[in-house]
Amino acid sequence: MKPKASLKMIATELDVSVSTVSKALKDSKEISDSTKKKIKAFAKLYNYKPNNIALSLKNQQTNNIGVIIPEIVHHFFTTVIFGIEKYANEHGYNVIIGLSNESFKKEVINLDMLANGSIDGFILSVAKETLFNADFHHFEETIDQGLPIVMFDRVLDNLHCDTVVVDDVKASKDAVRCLMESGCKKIGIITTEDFVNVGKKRYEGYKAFLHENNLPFEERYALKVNDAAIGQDNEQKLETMLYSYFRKNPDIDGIYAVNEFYAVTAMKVARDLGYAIPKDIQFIGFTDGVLSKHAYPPLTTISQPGEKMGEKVAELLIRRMKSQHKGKEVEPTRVVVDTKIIHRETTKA
Amino acid sequence: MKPKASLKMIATELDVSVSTVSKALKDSKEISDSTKKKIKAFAKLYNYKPNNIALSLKNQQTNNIGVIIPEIVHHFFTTVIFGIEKYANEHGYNVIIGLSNESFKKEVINLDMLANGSIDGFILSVAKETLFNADFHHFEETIDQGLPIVMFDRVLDNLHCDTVVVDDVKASKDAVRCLMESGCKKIGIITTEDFVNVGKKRYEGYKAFLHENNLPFEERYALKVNDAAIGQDNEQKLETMLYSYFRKNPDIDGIYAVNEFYAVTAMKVARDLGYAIPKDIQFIGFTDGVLSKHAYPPLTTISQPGEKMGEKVAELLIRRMKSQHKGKEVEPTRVVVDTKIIHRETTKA
DNA sequence: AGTCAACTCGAAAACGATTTCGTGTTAAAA
DNA sequence: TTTTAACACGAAATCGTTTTCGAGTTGACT
Repeated sequence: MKPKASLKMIATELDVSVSTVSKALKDSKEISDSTKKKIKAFAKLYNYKPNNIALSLKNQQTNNIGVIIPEIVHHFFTTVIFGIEKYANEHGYNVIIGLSNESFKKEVINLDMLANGSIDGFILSVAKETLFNADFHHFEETIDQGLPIVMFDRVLDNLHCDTVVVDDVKASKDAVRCLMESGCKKIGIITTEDFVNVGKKRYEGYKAFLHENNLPFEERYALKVNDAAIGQDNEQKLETMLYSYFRKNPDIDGIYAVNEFYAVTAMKVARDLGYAIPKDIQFIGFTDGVLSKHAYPPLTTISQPGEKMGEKVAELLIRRMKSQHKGKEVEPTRVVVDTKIIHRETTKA
Repeated sequence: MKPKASLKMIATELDVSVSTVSKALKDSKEISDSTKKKIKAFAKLYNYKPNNIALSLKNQQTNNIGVIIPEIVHHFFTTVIFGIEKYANEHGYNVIIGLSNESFKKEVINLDMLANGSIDGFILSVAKETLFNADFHHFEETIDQGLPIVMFDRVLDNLHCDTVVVDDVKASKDAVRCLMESGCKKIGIITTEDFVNVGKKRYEGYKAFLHENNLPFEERYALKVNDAAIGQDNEQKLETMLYSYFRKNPDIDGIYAVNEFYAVTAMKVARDLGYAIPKDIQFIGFTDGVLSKHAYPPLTTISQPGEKMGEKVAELLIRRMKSQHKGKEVEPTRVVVDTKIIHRETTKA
């Protein structure tokens, strides 16, 4: 194990001062060519790399971005991370991942663990429990401490931070329109409970479209899943909910599900109940992931551009950090990215 | 925006010395109760948190773990990250993610970006291109610099580092046995090219089992996919390869695929070609993910315990870092975790 | 009254790097 | 010969924290 090289080590070894070494390595013209050569050669030999921690302390910036997301085993979030990491790396930043597991407490802990100098800014998507509690003081505090936050997907308004979202209402209308144009007369929705704001908005878009187009709506058409209790792990409960849903709504011929997991699970139950897809009942899901692509039949979905969202959110954060460093204060930006429909085989049109 | 609190700031404000503040906050008995109270109250008011960067510099340890993986939009890797993050967080460590995207160059860059003081140790799974190049000097160098590495899944032998793997040969034999016991007579394999060492080992297990059980084997039974060219994105090529594979091997009645992506794609092609699953042809995949669970029909798979592997790999790294900090040198450990078969509907038995 | 311990606290070094501001040497200009 | 500028380098502060060591004050005990 080699001794790790530092400026001091090089300095004593070469019998010059630390400042000389530092300057030589940065090609300062204060230093003569001969000593520069000597120092550089020695540094290369010992594979010297400036210590990042020391630099962070000196410069008061770490070049680290903290990303806190509700789940990691999740197609959409990983595509976003992919975009973030790509943009961040290209701009000299590292990405530290924190997982809230949809828990308020873990979200707070993660924020605290990182908000003590480890990072220069946060990117995050709010945990469901936090949305449910409607307690956002931890966000306000970290912003108040001078750490910028950029939120995506599950964002909060009324917070001094940039956001990157899709237009959930519009995308929902598109989805339901797709179903309508494929011949559906009675369209149901599988969504989350209202405290999940994206679920709520998608539900609103759904209802609005039905109303605008004189399509029938009844409360029983909507299944609001409380997956605080469920989660991907015990899909058993979800299935039983779906069985009773289909029995209550034998007349439904189109289903809009606010995520692909709900969609494929609903399809499974429907097939079990004897429905043919898309002949008897058609499906469209939100968020295009592996599930949709490889479902049977392949699921028509609203595609959210996760990677692009990731890049955008990283760009916003880095921009904000830069300008904050210069003392400028930028007004919060809201970026809305476009969704598009991917037509596959669960819809006729 | 509040001024960020530091020891110095508290000290000048309260007209005591920095050392007094530091000690008071740590409840040192050197400090009188009255000043302790005063200082603590002030610190709380200003929400003082010790600056992690300064601590890292002082203690020569960052409490950060660097994780470098080939892909993030990937079920298995994310489950591993989940396990890592869980264990790391419980033990006071943060996780920095680096993505190699299967590229040698990006792997080296990521290693370099982090190996300059940002982290205390690495967890990684080797990029395919690196395996192909068979150039591992960057790993050797970082280990030589005193940064411990723990590898999982795609690991390297002959490197001074701990590893966490599954017994690919044994798992493969189990898989083929499952097919055999379900009545398959001619069993094919969809695998990677040999430079991907796990692919190679799984292929070896497959051949060994056939041989041990007097089952037929011919070269044409094996499709070795070079997905340096393919990747999840253009599955088009994979499909064409599969079409020609099935046409060359009309007699095959069982297929073992070394990952779930190959498996479901093969199933899709097979269905297209008129095979009924599992009546005409049976399938088993490696690595249980969302794809397998929601494929049609649901895919029988070998399940790798990603989360457990993540926890284990984090445990090994933290143990190694601790003992290295104490100056002890531990011998490399190799942990083999068990796989198990999850019987679903692509096999008869 | 003198000694000594117990209490409180502060000064300073250390981690590794950057940067400002000297300072001494040399060579050119007056 | 003296002034001055260019050149080459070093000392020291700084970032925020911890920790060792020393020092001053107080009280008790001989």
